[in-house]
Amino acid sequence: MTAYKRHIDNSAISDLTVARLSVYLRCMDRLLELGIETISSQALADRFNLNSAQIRKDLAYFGEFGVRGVGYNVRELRQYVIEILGLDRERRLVIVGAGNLGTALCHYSGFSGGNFLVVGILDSDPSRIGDPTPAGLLVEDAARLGEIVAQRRVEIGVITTPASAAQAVSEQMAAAGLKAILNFAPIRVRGNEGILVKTVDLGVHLEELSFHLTHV
Amino acid sequence: MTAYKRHIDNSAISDLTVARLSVYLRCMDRLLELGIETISSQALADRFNLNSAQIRKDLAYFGEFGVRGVGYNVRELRQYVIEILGLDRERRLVIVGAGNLGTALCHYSGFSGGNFLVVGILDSDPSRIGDPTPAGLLVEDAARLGEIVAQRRVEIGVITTPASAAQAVSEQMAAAGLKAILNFAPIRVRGNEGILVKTVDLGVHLEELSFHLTHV
DNA sequence: GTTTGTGAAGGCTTTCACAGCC
DNA sequence: GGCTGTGAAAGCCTTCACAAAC
Repeated sequence: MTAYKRHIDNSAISDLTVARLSVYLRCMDRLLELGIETISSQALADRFNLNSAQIRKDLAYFGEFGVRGVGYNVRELRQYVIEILGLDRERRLVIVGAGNLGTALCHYSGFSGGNFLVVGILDSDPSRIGDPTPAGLLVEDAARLGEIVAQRRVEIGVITTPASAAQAVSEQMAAAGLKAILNFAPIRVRGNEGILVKTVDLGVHLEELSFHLTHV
Repeated sequence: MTAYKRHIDNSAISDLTVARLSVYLRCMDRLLELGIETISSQALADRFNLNSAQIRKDLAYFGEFGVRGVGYNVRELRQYVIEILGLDRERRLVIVGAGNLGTALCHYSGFSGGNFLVVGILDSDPSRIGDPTPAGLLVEDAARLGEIVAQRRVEIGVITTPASAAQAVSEQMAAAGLKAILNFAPIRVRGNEGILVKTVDLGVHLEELSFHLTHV
């Protein structure tokens, strides 16, 4: 077990590797629940349908976390992955779009779990403002985005508006000083320099299933 | 404009290509809204931040839909993509897990839009059974899954339970005769021969953003 | 003995660039 | 003139296989 490389050439790490680190983190959680404290890359791969060389390679970008002849300490590795992903600090989110999806995400466990904290849910529809959400937040006016981002030190914006509003909301988010956007609207948001945008289109996944059902 | 290849070697088409077809479909919808009836792959690429050669190559797996020197007819291409993805027939879904996410997906537009139809939402918690959802469905007993799938001719199951229940639910779905599963539980569901499973872990996407925020 | 970390190989995906067609 | 469809090239990602470490 040696050093954890804190200074990573960000651009050298692929998104696929980063996504798998999240998966490995889920695996570590599960192993600890099962009382397993040490595991080899091969055993991890067998158990979760992964490839052992890929696990080792993904981790090796960030340091040498294993012991040859032994494997990885689950508890230690979990902590390293948390640090690598930046999950050891609080990340504040604001959701714009208080429809069903936005409201649901307010206390979706994958969001409120970890150190992600939803500190506001906004909508531009006056009839929705003031509505309570299951998580206990009240819906606020989307016009107050800039103010809310600054006062509550928000980093990440989540877009759950209809597609037609998403581009404008993303520009307001960039102007408000948010650093990253998770966009659930089925549209590719464009041209915001300096703000990181990730689009997740739930419909695409269903349509992929439809394709495979159609073509035997 | 020539033939649409109806008999596709399914295994030769990558998931990445299929996912992009969904994206192209969104683009066609948008272009028609804007009144654009013909577009070249280059113009499409410029407008939606795609690569023109990739668009042409993706489409060429399925037929020759363009006219050299002119481009693609938007309305026709849209219809071809709908047929390729199998979106021209009704696909019935059942959701298991009537928490916030499951309830929200009941009438999420990306789901209820197209020809996807949610025909049931189930939960194993007796206190939830009978609850109304925003879409007008009542929550039913998860024990009735097999019966509901058969009676209502359901093809696709959506898992929105906690991670701890997901494996068991996926096995019940396979036993009930469902052909595909969209799994939102943060766990990789294993070992169901003959049923197609796609896992979408919303937490992974947030953690990816966290990684990039952490490493400059 | 076992397992990691890693160069090399193999496979897959994207992009280039142009012949063929309008 | 313009644009598609596509082989070839480049780039990227995964997997193999083994030296180094325990």
